Amino acid sequence: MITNPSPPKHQPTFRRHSASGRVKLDELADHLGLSKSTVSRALNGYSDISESTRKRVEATARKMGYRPLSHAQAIRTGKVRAIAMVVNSGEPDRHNPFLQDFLAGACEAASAFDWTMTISTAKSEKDMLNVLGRLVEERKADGFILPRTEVEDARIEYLRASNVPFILYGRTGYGQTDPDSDTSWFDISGEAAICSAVTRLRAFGHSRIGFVGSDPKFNYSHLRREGYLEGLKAAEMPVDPELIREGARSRDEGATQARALLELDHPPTGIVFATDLAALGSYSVCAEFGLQIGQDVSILGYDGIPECQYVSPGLTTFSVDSKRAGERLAEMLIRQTRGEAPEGLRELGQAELVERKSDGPPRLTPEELAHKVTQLKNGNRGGDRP
Amino acid sequence: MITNPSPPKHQPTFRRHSASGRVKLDELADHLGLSKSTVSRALNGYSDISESTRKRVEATARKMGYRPLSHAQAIRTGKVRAIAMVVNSGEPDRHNPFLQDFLAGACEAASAFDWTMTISTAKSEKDMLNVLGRLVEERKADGFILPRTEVEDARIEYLRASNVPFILYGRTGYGQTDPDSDTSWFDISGEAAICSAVTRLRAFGHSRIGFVGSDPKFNYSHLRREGYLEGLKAAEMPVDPELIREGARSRDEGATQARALLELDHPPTGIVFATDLAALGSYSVCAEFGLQIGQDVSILGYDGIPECQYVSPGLTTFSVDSKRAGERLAEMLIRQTRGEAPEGLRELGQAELVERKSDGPPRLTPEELAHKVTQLKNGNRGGDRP
DNA sequence: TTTCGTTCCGAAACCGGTTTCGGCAATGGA
DNA sequence: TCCATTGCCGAAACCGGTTTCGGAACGAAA
Repeated sequence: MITNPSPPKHQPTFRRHSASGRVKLDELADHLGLSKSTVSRALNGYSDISESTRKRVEATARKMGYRPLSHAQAIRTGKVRAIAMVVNSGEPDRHNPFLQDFLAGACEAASAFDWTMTISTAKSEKDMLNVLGRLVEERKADGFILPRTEVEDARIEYLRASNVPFILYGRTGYGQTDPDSDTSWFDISGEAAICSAVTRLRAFGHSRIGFVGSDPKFNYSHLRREGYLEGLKAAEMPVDPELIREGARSRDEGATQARALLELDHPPTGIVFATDLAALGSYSVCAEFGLQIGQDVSILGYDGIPECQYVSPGLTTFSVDSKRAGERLAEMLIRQTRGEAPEGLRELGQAELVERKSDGPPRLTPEELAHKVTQLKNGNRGGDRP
Repeated sequence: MITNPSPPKHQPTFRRHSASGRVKLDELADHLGLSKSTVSRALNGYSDISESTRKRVEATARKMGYRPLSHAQAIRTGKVRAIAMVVNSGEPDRHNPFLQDFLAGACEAASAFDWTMTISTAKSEKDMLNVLGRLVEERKADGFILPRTEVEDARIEYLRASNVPFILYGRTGYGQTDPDSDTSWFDISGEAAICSAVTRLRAFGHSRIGFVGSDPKFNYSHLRREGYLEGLKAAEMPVDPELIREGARSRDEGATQARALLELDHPPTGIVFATDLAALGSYSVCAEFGLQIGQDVSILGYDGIPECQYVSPGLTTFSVDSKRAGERLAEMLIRQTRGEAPEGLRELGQAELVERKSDGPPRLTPEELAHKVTQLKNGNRGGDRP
């Protein structure tokens, strides 16, 4: 004591940290010798705070490790600095390996704005609206990401009526530019990918190309079918309704549709699938028919699920960058909640072709293929052990 | 005016819904003719509110669709009614198809308590602590689920020091009962599963059984290795260090370790893998060596990833119910944040054996297997096109 | 009738921030 | 010199709930 010549005077209630361990605004304020309203405005960039004061406040806040409680801010501002997404856990293809990538992208983007992400799941269509409703009513998020947009989407109606910001991962209404609609979205152009798949098969020399679509309730299913039709047109090939199948939501349903196509009198030598999962379903059918994928029949998928590279032969597919989708969606949604017009927040990305061994020049004509299929079917029927 | 004989008297500020559209506590209160403190206490089950009033309040609240804002409550109570989890997005086996199931379970359990779930991702070990720190400091959650516990886990140290409730998906310290530790956890007994895998192979008649572990930094890797040793002991088989491999984090690394085992002078005729992914890696090696899985060599996995049923032959594995894990973890964590002692919140579940075609009685002795491997290797080396 | 203890509710403080409003001092112009 | 701005900050209200505290009303005991 004696050795200290200048004991600090006027050190009023020097409780740097309160009992809770957190530094709160009051403490930061009287540590700075300012009022808490001044500190708050300094931190929030109000123009009526001098530049020097602002710097000092910011520096001290950082030094003391001050972090506002987001829910304390929310009570006055009405914004919780969080975005939410509710995923459907009841889908047949629910084992989506991309969820983690998608969340990684969305969370990283949100973190960059100092926002967080809350997530929930719904068991059914009806449950979806309940879950969404609870999140909205309790104001758990300032905006929503809506994955897997449907042609008729109840979520959109609800959120629009509730006047809550949201962004679509996908488009609605088959993707027609909907000028009076005020929704923002991000999507990957599945139609462009499928179109180029057809072009690619045509370039290989295929003359009959089939298409297996996905669940028609999802908007992307229609877009990809249109991409197929577009591809045929570009290649100046005729449209044969026989070659268009729908509703392959799962691997097994993909197998069913592939079988139907291959058992045609005039089967396609190349098949484009709307999803990888459905495309992988065709592998078992081809094995059953003794058809060599990539030679007897060419298969193309879409999504880029990891399994594609481990099947034999590897599945050529259009890979979607889910992480980037999450990033873009989160960023655009946050910007929307900050006041940007939804009309300006729309982006269309492209899937990336990953060439593997499941497609190539046709070894057989459709007639030869048909012959081989019926022959092998009869052969298998004759004796179980060839 | 005149025609109305009894104008409603005393109808003070009958603004059922304020401008915001939400019903707030004040409005509910003066709709009931009560003070907002009474209404609040009635809704929160205080004992100094008469039963009849409580009923009336609850009924009216439901009728008017009143929902308290969780962040408005949080400011006073300090509880945000949310749990959080941060997943590591930088792992080699990050394409975890179970995340969705896990989240579904956790979200459903949380919803049942009227809680929500916030999620975040971390790119690296260091980032993990940053992300966790931000969530803690902003008080975005009342408790944390820590997936994939490591032998030395920095997250645990941090949260313990911060005095924030958390629960482990997994155990620590190799799983020794750690009596003075006060952590709660839920886990699936990988050791019991692997042990029974050894027993199963022994019953098939295998005399040499190998084990391929996972990343030693994760606690489960050690537990499963101990399960393997336990299984050998139960079957009264000797421990051969040659048959124990470690560090197969991915499919490719699984392949590497499988190759090492099969190229032994005394190779195992059955191999138990700590993860399905690693086990699937062995398929390509067996194909390369011309070995028929399920006959020449038996393979057993663990996890129950969907791909197991689509490879040929189907992989016998121990399936983990991720959804249930999420449910249990969320529920136990919430109970912990409500004051229950962590010591009482521990649960060990069992994995379920799913029998497929990748294991069975050994067709070859280890010597014959070794012979076949070297023969085929030389054969392949002699000419690329057999 | 008085006193005491319950039962039940309202007034007001409180949580940790944000935002409005007004005032002081310095500045500029007349 | 005086008045009107302007720049900068503090006091206080406010957000929507929760919790403390005190007191009115009532019945039972004295």
